[in-house]
Amino acid sequence: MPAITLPDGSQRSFDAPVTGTTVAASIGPGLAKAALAMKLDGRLVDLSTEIAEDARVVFVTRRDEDALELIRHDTAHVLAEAVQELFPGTQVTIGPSIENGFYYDFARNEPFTTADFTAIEAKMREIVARGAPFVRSVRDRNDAIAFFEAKGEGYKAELVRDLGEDQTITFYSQGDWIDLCRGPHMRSTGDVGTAFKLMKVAGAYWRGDHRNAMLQRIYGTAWRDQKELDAYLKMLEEAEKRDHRRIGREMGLFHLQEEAPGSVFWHPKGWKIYRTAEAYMRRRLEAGGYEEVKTPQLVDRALWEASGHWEKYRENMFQAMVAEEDKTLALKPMNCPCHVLIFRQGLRSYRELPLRMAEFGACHRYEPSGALHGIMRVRAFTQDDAHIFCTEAQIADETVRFVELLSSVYRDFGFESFRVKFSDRPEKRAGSDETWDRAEGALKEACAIAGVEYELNPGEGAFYGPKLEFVLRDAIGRDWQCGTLQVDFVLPERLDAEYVGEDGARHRPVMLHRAILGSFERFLGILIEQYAGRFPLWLAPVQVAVVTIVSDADDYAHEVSAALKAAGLTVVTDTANSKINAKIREHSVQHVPVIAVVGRKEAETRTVALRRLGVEAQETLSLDEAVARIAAEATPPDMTNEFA
RNA sequence: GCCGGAUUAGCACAGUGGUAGUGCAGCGGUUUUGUAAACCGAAGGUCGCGGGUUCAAAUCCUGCAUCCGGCACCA
Repeated sequence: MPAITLPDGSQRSFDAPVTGTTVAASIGPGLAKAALAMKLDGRLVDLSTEIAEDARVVFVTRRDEDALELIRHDTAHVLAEAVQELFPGTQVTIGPSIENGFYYDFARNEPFTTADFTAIEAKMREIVARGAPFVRSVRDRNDAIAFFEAKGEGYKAELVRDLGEDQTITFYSQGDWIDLCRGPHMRSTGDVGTAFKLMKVAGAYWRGDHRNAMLQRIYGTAWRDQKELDAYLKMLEEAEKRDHRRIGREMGLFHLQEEAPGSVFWHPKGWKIYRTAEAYMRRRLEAGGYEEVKTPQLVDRALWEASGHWEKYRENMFQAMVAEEDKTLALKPMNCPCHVLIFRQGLRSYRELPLRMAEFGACHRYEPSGALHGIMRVRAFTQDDAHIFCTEAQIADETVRFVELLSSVYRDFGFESFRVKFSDRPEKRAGSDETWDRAEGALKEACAIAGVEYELNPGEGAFYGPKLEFVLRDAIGRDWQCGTLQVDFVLPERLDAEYVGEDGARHRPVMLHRAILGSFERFLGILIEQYAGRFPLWLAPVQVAVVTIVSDADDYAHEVSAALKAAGLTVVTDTANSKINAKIREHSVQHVPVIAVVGRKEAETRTVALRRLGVEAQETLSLDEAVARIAAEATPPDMTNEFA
C-alpha cells in the first residue's frame, strides 16, 4: 500500500490507494485548502489523481511558481467556455499556457475584436465565480470522435484522430462545458482567480501550417494575484518606452518610409552609432586574424545557379535585368559565393588555412511583407560576415576561437548572457546525408570542446549546413538571432574551392560561415532597446552637450566644445536663448551622457560643471581635466589598455 | 504571404456626413536666466494614394500602399 514521501523527507503510509486530496487533508486543513495540484514523482498531476504505489509527492499551492502554468492553462479553458457561451457556433481547437499567459485558437467566421474583450472577460469572471470543479474522464477513441462530430467540433475530432492508439483520451469538464485535454488542472474554475487579462487577437494557422485554415487566436495573460498582474502590465508599459522604433524617432537616429520598405534611412546620429560599432568590429576582427574584403552587390545569375541559391533561395532574391546584355543579375542575399570567388583566385596552400575572410557585406533579401519589423527585420542590411576556409580538423579550434570572440564582443556591448541554438538539417537542403552527418558531428564536437551549451532546434539549419544561432532578446521579450556559426561542406564543393595540401594533392576546404552581430541593423535595434537609448559614453552618438547659462559665456562655451572635439569627442554646443532648466531637460531627454554647464563663474575660472545623465549632482573640474577625463571614459572597451 | 487593426500638422493625439482642432516641437519677439519644460505672437494640413456613393466625405463603400500585433517565413 502506498507510502508517500513528502518534501521534508517524512513519510505517510496508507492502507489503500488514495487521492492527493486525501493526502493533503491528512496533513492538515491549511494544506487541504491551499493545494491546487501536486507533483507526483516530479510530474505535475491533478490533485484527484489516485496514488496506488509508493511515491514522492509535492503539493503545489498558489505560492509556488508551478501554479502559474496551471492557472494559465485553466484560464485558457475558462476563456474557451466564455467564448462558446457568448458566440455560439464557434469551434474550439487548442489553448495552451505560454510564457506570461495563454492563448486559445478558435474557428469562427466573424472576426473577434478587442472590443469583444470586455464582454468575454466579464463572462470569464462569471465562470470563475461559479467555481465549477474540473472533472477528468476517460473516453474511448471512437466515442470521442463521434462526440465532437455530433457537436460540430471538427478540429477537436481531428485532434482525437491524430492521437496515438496507445494514448489515453481524457476529457475535462467544468460544469456543463467539456473539452478534450491532457490536463492537469486545478480543482475548479474558482482557482483561476481574477488576475487575468485578455491582451490581443491575431490570426494563427491551424497546426501552424500556412496551407491550413486560419484560426483566430486570443492571447491573454494570467498571474497568481493582482499584484503580479499589475507588475507585468507595468513592465510591458516600460518595455514599450524602450522600443527601438520609438527611441529611433525620438533621438533622431533613423527613419523608414514607404518609398523604401525594409530599408533604413540612417540619420547622422544613428549613423554615428553604426560607425562606432563598425570601427569597433573592424578592430576586433583584425586582432582576431581576419582579413577584410569587399565584394560586388550585383552578381550574375550563373554564380547563384552554381552556388545553389538560385534553386533554394530565388524567391527571396532581388533581380536586376539588363535588357541590352540579355543577362540576369541579382543583388547578393549573402556574401559567401563571392568570398569563394576570392578564395579561388590563384592556387591556395594548406599553409594559408585557416583563412579568415571578413566583409561588412551589404545584402538584400526580399523578406515577406509581414515579417518586416523596424530595423530588426529589414530587406537591406549589412552583416559583419566572415568565412573561414579551413580543414575538417581545424573546425573545432576555429569554433572555440569564434565563441570566445563573440562572447567578448557581446560583453563589450553589455550583453552578459545569450542563448545558443543548434539547428540541424532542414528538409530543403543540399548535400548528401553522409556530408550532413559529418558536418553536424563536427559542430557538436566543437561545441563540447568550447563548452557551449545549446538547445536543439531541429530542422532549422541552413540549406548547406548545420548552424549555431546566438540569440538575443529585445525589450518586449522577442528573440532575435544575431550571431551565427555555420559549418558548410557543400558550397566549397559546388563552387569548386580547393587548396594544395601537404601531400601535394588538391583538397576541398571546409567553410565556416560566421557573424557576431549578425546584421548591424538588427544588432543596433537590440542595442537601442538594451540601453533604452542611454548608451554608454563610447557608443553615444552625442557624447557631451556644452550648454550655457548666460550669453556672456558663449565664447567660452565654444572654446570648451573645441577642446572636447579636439580630444575626439562628439559634442553639441547649446547657446540657445533658453533657460538652463530647459536645456538640461532637452539634452537629458536626448540621452546625452554628459552635460557640461558653463556660466559666468566657469568662464571666469576656466572650469566646467559636469552633470551625468539622470544624476542631479554636478562636479566642477578645470577644462583640461574635464576633457582628459571624459575622453578617457569614452575609450572603446577594446582600447582601454592602450591608455591605462 | 495570411488574419485583424491603424494611417489627420515634424511628433503625440481629438474630430461618426455640413467652415479641420489641441498639446509639444519648429519660426518671430520679449526675457540673460545656475541644473529635467520662462512668457507672448504669427504660421503650419492633397485628413496615406486612387475610385465610388451623396447636394455635401477626414467621416460611408471599394481597390491599393505602408505601418502595427500575431501566424507563416527567417538560407
